[in-house]
Amino acid sequence: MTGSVPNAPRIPTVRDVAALAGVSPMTVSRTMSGGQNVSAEVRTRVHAAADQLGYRPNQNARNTRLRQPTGLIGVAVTNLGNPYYGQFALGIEDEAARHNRHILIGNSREDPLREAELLDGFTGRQVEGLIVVPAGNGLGFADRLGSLPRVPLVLATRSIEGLEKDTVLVDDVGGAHAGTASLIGEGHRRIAFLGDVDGIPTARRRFQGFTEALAAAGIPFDRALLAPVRDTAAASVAVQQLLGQPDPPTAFFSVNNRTTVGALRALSGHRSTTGGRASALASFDDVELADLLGIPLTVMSHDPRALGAQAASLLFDRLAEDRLPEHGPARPRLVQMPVTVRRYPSPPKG
Amino acid sequence: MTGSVPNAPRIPTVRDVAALAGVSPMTVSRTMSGGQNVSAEVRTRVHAAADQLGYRPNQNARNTRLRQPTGLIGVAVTNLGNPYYGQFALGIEDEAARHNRHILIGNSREDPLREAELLDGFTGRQVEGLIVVPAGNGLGFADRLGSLPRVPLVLATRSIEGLEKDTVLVDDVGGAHAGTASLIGEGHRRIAFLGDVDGIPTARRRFQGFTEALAAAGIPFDRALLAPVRDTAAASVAVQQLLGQPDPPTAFFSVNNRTTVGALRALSGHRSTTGGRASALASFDDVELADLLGIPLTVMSHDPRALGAQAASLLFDRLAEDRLPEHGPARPRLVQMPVTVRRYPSPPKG
DNA sequence: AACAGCAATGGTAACGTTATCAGCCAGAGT
DNA sequence: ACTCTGGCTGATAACGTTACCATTGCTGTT
Repeated sequence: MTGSVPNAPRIPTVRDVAALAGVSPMTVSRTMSGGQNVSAEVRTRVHAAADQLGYRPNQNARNTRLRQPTGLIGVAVTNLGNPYYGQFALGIEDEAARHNRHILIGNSREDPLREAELLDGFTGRQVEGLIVVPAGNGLGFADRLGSLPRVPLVLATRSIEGLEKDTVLVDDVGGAHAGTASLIGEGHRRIAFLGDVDGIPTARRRFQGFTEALAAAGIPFDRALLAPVRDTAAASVAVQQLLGQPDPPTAFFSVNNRTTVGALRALSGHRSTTGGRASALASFDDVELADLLGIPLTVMSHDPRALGAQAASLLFDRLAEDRLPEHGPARPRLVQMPVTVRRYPSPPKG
Repeated sequence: MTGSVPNAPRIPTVRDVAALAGVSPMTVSRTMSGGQNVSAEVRTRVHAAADQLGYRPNQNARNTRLRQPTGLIGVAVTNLGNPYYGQFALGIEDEAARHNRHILIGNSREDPLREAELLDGFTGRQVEGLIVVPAGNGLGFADRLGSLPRVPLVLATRSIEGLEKDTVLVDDVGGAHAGTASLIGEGHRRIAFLGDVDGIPTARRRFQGFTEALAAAGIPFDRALLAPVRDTAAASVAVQQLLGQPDPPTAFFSVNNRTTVGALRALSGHRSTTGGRASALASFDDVELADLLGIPLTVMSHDPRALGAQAASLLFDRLAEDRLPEHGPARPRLVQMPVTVRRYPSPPKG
């Protein structure tokens, strides 16, 4: 890791361009950054030399000299392969592009160690700010954060208890409540919950909304209907098992798009083998094509791209404020993104 | 954009740590990078001071001084919101993490101007290499490339005619040929093609495989069955129109996951309203849940994550080679990722 | 006792960039 | 002829870092 590259072709610098154009490095610098106070003749000569050598100003050296921010934003997500976080990253990228910033992205794989590595790397590269989806349950995050530098940090999707930072969440509790209420309104009483409630905080919040809706309707929750699954395959197996029980649930609440896909596979298979009345499914997160399967489906839908854009927006607000701290730092902000409940097939009008 | 930040809290440097620990900056530097030849007593004092100030070595300054590479890889994709490119990015990230690199990611939105901006920004930030999915049809890319620096470049998913660079492609022609042959084997003769053949090169290559398979079976292609669609909504409309024709196609070839989703919506709706025999669909790219819809489906499947990993792998090979150019630069490599054809429901055994 | 060898530490300079200041020269105003 | 202005150019130093060399003081050998 240490030591310079022996045979790498040298990248041209201001000095190389200056020598070729027959001027001083200073004149090259001036020409490259606007060309104020440079004669037209010299300007063209410098540009020609720069083009010939393929010269690009070294932004890193530039930032060092100017004590300027780097224009970099660090983003750490838990699973880049999940389409959800693709949309999320897209929202951030849009907003970052608008503010003329680039994004450094990293995948923590829900691993706090990898997350710490990432944040270390980001800060070492002098990012101006961080947007983080905390890995796992976020335990210990605040401790690790203690050693982070003072760049602005926005938490997305998951909050950290006791950590006062700008945060963007989905209205998990309200959305889950509304979705569950919709199932109850259709007459369901035995509703299973698919999701690992002890894992990530998001699942816990959705479970909270779920139980609140049950309680509001006076329905006790049978703990036997709680399936602590975390991925597609496990969700599929759990649904099959639950349907095989003596007193099976008539509906399922699925905690995210991964478990929903698993549940849909199981329900689809079950319907075709038994021919019985299809069990209903309520899904937190949209899943493409799910509405075509003929399974009674309630979707608690939200927009990950908007969430990403919102997170970036909070971050840039904070950066702007740091530049003009007239009133001292503002208190951390918490934004909840709205959740919409939809029903497939659409309920009859009236 | 120019000018330093007035009120930003100063970020601690080696000098600050040195002053606090009562040693020279040099000793701090040594301590932070391994601690060779530093007494245990001083080492602990320096670490304490660094922790107290929240000091992080400035990687940018470090790289400048060491003439070391930055550990950054630039990645430009055309649509970060497409789950396909999420998986692709994941593959790159995996491989980059293995090589201890970070990735700068940008979304070109199929816009060559934005793409050029991105690549400029990346190279200005001294990335060690670039992985690019060329925007649009790639026309003019080589010209823009002329002004790029000499860092290694890997093209992914789409190649640029006349540009000799490391490239990773999907076996579009072979895959499309095999998928089409599968439809023909099931007895289909009138097969529509959903995809904009004049747009991105990938679509053109898949169309080539499609027509080759038809030709091999002695089936002429009716140009009326070519629907130049680029997104989900347009694909859906096109399928409806084609099915409404006097002599409708019995099968559809869909050029990518976006058009497949549109086609599935249309076919699903058509089947439920007419009750007739369902038209078959061959889809280039996997689509989650598509196999559950009860529509005869042939999938030409490939692994975007593996593709990303392969692209990154080529890049790191090239970087390693640049370090030890014993035999001069190797010729550009072209890797074709394999395509697997699957049938849903599975064909009977035997 | 003299000296080599080595560990620990610091001074200096350089990476590529640009802010700052100083110098030069042409043309305008007196 | 003289300053004065303002456009153009370059020398110097500094951003935060570390390679390189010099210096100090210690141990172990002869």
